[in-house]
Amino acid sequence: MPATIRDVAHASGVHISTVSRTFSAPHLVNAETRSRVLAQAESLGYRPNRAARALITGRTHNLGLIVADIANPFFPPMIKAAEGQARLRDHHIFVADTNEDALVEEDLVRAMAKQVDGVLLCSPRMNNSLIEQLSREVPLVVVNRLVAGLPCVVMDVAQGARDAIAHLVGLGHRELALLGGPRGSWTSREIRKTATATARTADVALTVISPNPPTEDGGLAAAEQVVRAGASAVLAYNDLMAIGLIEGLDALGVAVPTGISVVGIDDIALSRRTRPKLTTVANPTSAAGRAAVDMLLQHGDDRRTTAQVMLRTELMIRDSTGPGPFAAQG
Amino acid sequence: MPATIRDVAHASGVHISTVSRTFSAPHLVNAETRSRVLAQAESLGYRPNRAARALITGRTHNLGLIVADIANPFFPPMIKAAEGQARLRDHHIFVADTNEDALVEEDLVRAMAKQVDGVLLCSPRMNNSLIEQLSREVPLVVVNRLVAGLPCVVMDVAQGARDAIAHLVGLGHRELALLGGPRGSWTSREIRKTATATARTADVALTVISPNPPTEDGGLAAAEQVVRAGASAVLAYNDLMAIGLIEGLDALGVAVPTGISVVGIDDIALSRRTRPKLTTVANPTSAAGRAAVDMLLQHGDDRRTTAQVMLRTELMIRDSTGPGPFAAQG
DNA sequence: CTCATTAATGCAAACGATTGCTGCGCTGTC
DNA sequence: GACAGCGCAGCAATCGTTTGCATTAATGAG
Repeated sequence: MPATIRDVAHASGVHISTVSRTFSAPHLVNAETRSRVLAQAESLGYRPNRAARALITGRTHNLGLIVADIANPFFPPMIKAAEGQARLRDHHIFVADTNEDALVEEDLVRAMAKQVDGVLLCSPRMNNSLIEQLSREVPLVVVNRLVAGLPCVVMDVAQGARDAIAHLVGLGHRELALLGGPRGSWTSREIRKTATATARTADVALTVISPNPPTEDGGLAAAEQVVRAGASAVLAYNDLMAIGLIEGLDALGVAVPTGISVVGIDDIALSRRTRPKLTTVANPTSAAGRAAVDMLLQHGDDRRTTAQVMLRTELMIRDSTGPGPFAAQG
Repeated sequence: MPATIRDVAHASGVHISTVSRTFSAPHLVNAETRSRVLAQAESLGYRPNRAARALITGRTHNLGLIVADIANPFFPPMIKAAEGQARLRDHHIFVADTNEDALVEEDLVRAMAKQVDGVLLCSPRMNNSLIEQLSREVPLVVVNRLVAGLPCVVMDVAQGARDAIAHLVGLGHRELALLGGPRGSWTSREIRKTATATARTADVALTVISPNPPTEDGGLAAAEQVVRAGASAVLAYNDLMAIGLIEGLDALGVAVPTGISVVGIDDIALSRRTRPKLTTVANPTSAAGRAAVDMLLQHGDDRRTTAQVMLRTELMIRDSTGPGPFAAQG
């Protein structure tokens, strides 16, 4: 039913190859012919069939985007940015959600492999060797994890963790807790490493509570452990957990920030709307989405760009952090 | 590089058509041959090329999903549910975001038309005649709008609006305001119609403030008009606007719910985390996503199913609504 | 006037699969 | 013993494009 290249060719009295060239190599066809073909194509509503084109060119003009959980507000801005950037470059995006499951993740990459020119792997839960193996089956750009030899886009989580801890220590906290994220998360490991080192340097105690589901419920469930650990300030793997934690602490009769200070990570929209407003480390998710698409597309132009991009984070100080037990008297 | 059907055929010493049938019509091939082919396919890592298959069968096993704004927390749960349901039925989903723009929307449908078996049009901003026209180019299921003759999935917004207004009137409010949504939104029009009728029946005043961007900023910006209208209770087009409105009222020195009561619509996750917690009309977005996928897929089996599904909503009474000026004395 | 050069187009072989038809060998029936 | 019927596999056309090569006509140089 829809018009094919043959219909257009017939309607404009030329061979299909001329029609094809009208679109893919206009300089090879006579201006007059070209405009005739264009007119017919327009009036027939012709649109090249991408599947057919992909078959021969090997490029589908589709990208895959895999996230751990699309309902986690961290991701939508990134997806949106990626999708916009892709559209700018005449590509479409398949979005898939792994439910935080490494096996589903692997399946999805494989399932997508043949119908996309590359995959954006966001916050993968697989291990590195599997990622490397998959990267041999389909071009990959990894977001939120550093994998040697692969193009990656990451946030400078180490700096973020340092800033957050410095902020807390500066406020007079000397018993800190870290709420880790899910198993398999590179970001969670990095935060932990940096936090541990920073705490040691600053000579403050750090209790690590990990792993946890990266959700409000995960934070809520950890409230009791936080209290038991005797910490006066907590750094959470993400804002969702921080918000859940605040709620959990509230239920235990501990107020934030007067009783315990809480710092989140991500700066999701929600973190500005809660009471208290959340102190958090802002991550440039939109920029990450755009950068990842760009890398994938230029990677496709067979330059072996394995560049690793690290984006700056920023500590947003709001109302969930306050003076600790060792605060300097004002 | 990746194995094709030909490689498998060669490796197992049969014709490619036998390999093809091994997958698409197993009963037509001898059990022994089949297992040999399967073994070779497995060891070569063969996966049928969907583009090639689509070319001849006309079915891509891909679906399009178009939303107004993926960063609006209303959508991700729906996308997630749709994606899961699609995967269950061996389909993948292209997600696209229109930025609330009807023109972009039209473009996207057309761009997707050839590479998908159908499109889920969620909360469209186009007008009905354009939607009908597009539905002739590609199977469509419309979500959050009723279009005659087309398969649709909608929430029972009328009931939701009635419940919300009944709740407010019951609390003793007699001066209501309605914060409408964006231009082109069917839901917004329905809410307005129902709210107007319900208010008239209940003999209470209703000031309509519309259209507004369906975002926190949209709600925030409308705060002043709400106050000027002298309303003691407000029904907002969605939770985001309700939350923005509460913030705006707060800035004007009006407390919620003591000064003004606010009801949202959607019951996004966020609405349980704000202070005050938001009274809102819950929409079954996940169910809508699944239902829409099912309709699209069975619609594809050429039964002219133009069924219209209406899903029940539920008023969640929380803390943003309280007694109005005409409340019965307790 | 001839011949090389160039611009514009046509021709046909791919790309990787599906599918109606044909062909083959075997079984079982009359 | 001939033949219908069946199970299984091969053959080849086809889907809608792209693209290297061949062909044609027109142009310019010598």
